[in-house]
Amino acid sequence: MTRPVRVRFAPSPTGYLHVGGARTALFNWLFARAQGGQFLLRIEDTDQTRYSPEALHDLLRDLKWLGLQWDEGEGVGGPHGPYTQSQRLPLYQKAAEELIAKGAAYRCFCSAERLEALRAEQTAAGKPTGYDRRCRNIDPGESLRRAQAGEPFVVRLKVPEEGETTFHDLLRGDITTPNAQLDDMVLLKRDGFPTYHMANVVDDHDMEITHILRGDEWIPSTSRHLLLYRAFGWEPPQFVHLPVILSPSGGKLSKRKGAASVGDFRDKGYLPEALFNFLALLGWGPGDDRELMTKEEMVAAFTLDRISPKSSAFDETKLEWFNEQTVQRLPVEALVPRFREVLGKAGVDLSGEDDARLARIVEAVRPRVRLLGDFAAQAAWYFRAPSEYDPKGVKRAWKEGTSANLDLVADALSSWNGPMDGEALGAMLHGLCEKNGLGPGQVMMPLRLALCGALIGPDVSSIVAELGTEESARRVRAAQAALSAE
RNA sequence: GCUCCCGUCGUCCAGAGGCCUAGGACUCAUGAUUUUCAUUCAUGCAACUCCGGUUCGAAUCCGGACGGGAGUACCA
Repeated sequence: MTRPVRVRFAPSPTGYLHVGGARTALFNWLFARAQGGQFLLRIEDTDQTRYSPEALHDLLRDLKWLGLQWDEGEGVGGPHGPYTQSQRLPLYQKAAEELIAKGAAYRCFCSAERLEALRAEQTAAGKPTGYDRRCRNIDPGESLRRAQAGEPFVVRLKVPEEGETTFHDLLRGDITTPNAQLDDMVLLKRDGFPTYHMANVVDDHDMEITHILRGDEWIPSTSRHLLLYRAFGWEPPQFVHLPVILSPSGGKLSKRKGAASVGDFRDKGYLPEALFNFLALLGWGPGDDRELMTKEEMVAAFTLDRISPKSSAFDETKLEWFNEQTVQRLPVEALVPRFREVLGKAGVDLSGEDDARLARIVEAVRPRVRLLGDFAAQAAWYFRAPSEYDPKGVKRAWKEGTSANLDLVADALSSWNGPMDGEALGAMLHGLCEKNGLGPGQVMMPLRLALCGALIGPDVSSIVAELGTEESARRVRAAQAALSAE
């Protein structure tokens, strides 16, 4: 009775992976993992005019980047392949023939022009639009003859003219549509390709999908899908229609308003772990007050009944917070490669640096990092002496007599032969202040400025330890030369 | 136009008839910590769309209004 859960994400490779789509994929993934089931990826490329190979490539890359690895499907294979609809055409043809033979579907020879005129007429009359079923009762023999004679046609489903169709949505309960509301939808297009509806139903059945988690824009179509399942005599899967993700202003989330695709957020310096966490909490919650969760925790807590039916706004400020928190929580080793990447982009060559040192630096500066790009400003100076000094910092830290004070520091650093650690150096620097009757601010602030180029960064002593006393002394001298002249 | 879905702080998530003078988080404000910046901590601002009904009692159930969203393709 309880079949293993099988869910799928079935995108159309026509553009970038929108975060709304990513969230749909993510819920499918979470549900599969939570249930110990399978998550499949199927490519719905039945619209030849909109297909784009780059889109497909980006899609796969972005899904993997987010951590949504699929168990079956494109690039992975599996027992129900192929997983690309354009490679499954004969299946749909066969299914359509079967329906025609059963009398559940029929060929329609109406031209596009006639349908357009019909629609215009209906709209003008203020009536609901829809196919008028003119070809519905063409004699089967005649229909076949016309098809064999080469007359172009589409295949339509014979929707009952009376009664109503109800499907059950796990989130919203029963949703009923009067059949009179449904027109005879196209199953097979003139070019022999299936429509979404046809391909979707045939494939979901064929691939033994148990639960369909998809965007709620499909709600109006689901009654028709149900009719299709019935026409085939197949048991329909469970339906869960996910709410949409809105922009903060309430409309659709678009590139123009900042960012909308997974790739956009990756480029802006977000971690996949953070985006994953944030997206999961958009329309779902574990039931308690937890927000920062690992994937494992989310899998353990995930149930369908905790999904909210209401659409939610995408608040990037909160995403930023998730990112910042994720940066603090991730093991440093996971951050080091990204650190290398960011610094590399900022023109700092780290190829000669070993991971242990970078890990120390990452650890020291990560509390100041919100987006990955922040690593550049927060840490570049570890690897190259400042070439200029932040005017605001100079104004605050560089006073008359500062240079003279720094002479003491430079000398002390040059002659330092104690251990190269922050604590010892800190003690030494503070001792130096005390001995000369200087406040710590008079020494530490300008020293920081000399080392970092601005009043930023972790504890000064630890910076000296990381840089080494020799390099630190050199930077002090350089700062004196650059700033005392003014 | 017609059909459908949704409606708790600005935003996200709790709340499934009394535990709600509605809780947590982001943002913002104030304060503490910090030799810098950031972190961290504390405090504060801020919501049940409206109107009826059911009930001893409603954010929670029902109806309507209003608002937002979606569908209405030989696109998905």
